[in-house]
Amino acid sequence: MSSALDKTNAETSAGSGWRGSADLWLQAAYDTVVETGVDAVRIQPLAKKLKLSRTSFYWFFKDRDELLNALLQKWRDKNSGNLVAQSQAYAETIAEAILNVFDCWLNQDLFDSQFEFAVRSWALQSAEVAEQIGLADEARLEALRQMFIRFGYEPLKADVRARTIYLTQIGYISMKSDEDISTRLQRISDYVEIFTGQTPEPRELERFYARHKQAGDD
Amino acid sequence: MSSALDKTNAETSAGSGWRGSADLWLQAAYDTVVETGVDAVRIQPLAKKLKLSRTSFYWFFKDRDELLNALLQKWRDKNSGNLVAQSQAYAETIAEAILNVFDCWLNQDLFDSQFEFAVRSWALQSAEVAEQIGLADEARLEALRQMFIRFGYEPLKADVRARTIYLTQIGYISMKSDEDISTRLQRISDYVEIFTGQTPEPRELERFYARHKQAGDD
DNA sequence: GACATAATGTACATATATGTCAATAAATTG
DNA sequence: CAATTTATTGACATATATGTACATTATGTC
Repeated sequence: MSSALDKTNAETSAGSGWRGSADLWLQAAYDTVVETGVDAVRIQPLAKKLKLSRTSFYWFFKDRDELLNALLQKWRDKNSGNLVAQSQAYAETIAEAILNVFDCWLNQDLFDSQFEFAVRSWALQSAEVAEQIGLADEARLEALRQMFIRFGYEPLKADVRARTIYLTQIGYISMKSDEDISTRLQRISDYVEIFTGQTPEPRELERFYARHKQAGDD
Repeated sequence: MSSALDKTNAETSAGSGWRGSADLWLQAAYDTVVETGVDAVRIQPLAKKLKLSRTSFYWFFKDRDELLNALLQKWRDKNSGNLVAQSQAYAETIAEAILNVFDCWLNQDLFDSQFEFAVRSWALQSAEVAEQIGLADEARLEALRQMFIRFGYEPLKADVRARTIYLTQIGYISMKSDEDISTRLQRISDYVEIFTGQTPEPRELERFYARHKQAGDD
């Protein structure tokens, strides 16, 4: 689907001497979609930003559509994989398991919220994107459901709790509130309690705080 | 701000003899924004849909921006008012209070989810819209917080629970899942339990079901 | 340093959008 | 029915985007 990217796969990020590259255009597209939405992802403005002739774009991509496909691929690679992995990570209690999932919400390397929001908005004007999101939601919800089942919740209860935890985060993304990490950490314990129905152990929280209080998880 | 709409306020929806009206253009804009997003709200396509000359538009609105402002106004009028009202409605228990709020999620007359999603996506490319949404979120969250406080939850707990209930719905909107009412009704009891921390009384649920099981609240 | 290849740039053809102006037509009112 | 207001239209000027063809330049290699 996106064979254009393979073309320069090897010397992609290295200083290859040339100014442009498929990856450079894709990166510019990513910056733009995250900041302003898909509609702002247009060759001409992108070229201006990169200080390249706009027609130069067509050496790397067949057309705008191919760029957009590459962008969607990038989203799939990043966001869906990590969330499912975190919900399957080892944990002794359901509280600990949920805190593993929370890692995604606090660590941009695990889950790119802004990108997620941009792609969800994009779905409004693209049936294909809407379908991809549907698949992602299904897979993520199922992973969370299994997590609750693993800790003894009965299927229907597990389903509702999985939804609550997932929907809360999707909602949070949509609010784009700019709280700092410490404000969010304050609420963590209460969220765990609501999501599991039981109070988390102090040592479980300590382990979580330790992971996030240090710098560098930005 | 939107004085163009007042112009034909009186004979707006009635058959005034003329083909077009500010309201007709606004309605077409609404349909489009809900279906495809703001970027699709363009005079030319709208005119085509209405089978009117596109320049006719400028008799009712100064420019595209004025139409967009009217659209935003329409959103404010509809969505924010009802949610706050429902969270303040009379209730004997917290469970009943929450079920009052749930009315919004099941009744399109009280809360237009599709419109809400479209406007939130719109915020990506408009600082003004983003600000309006920020204000709306704040007001809605505060109303929900007060609801929990009214039933004896301490401020910090009330805050987290208010967030959970609101974020869950905003997340739900973003998933645009097409479940039918009965599927959603099944989960209601469990949601109430998660959101309040206690099991709802059967009679509380009965009252709620009675409100929604009949046709006509679509 | 000649050569192929990778990348850039200019010119062209086209599409779609915006908004103004002046000419017209349709409804309402006196 | 004439006058007036309200609405519709086509022509014009402009802006911004897309993609193709062809000429040009840069880069690394033999």
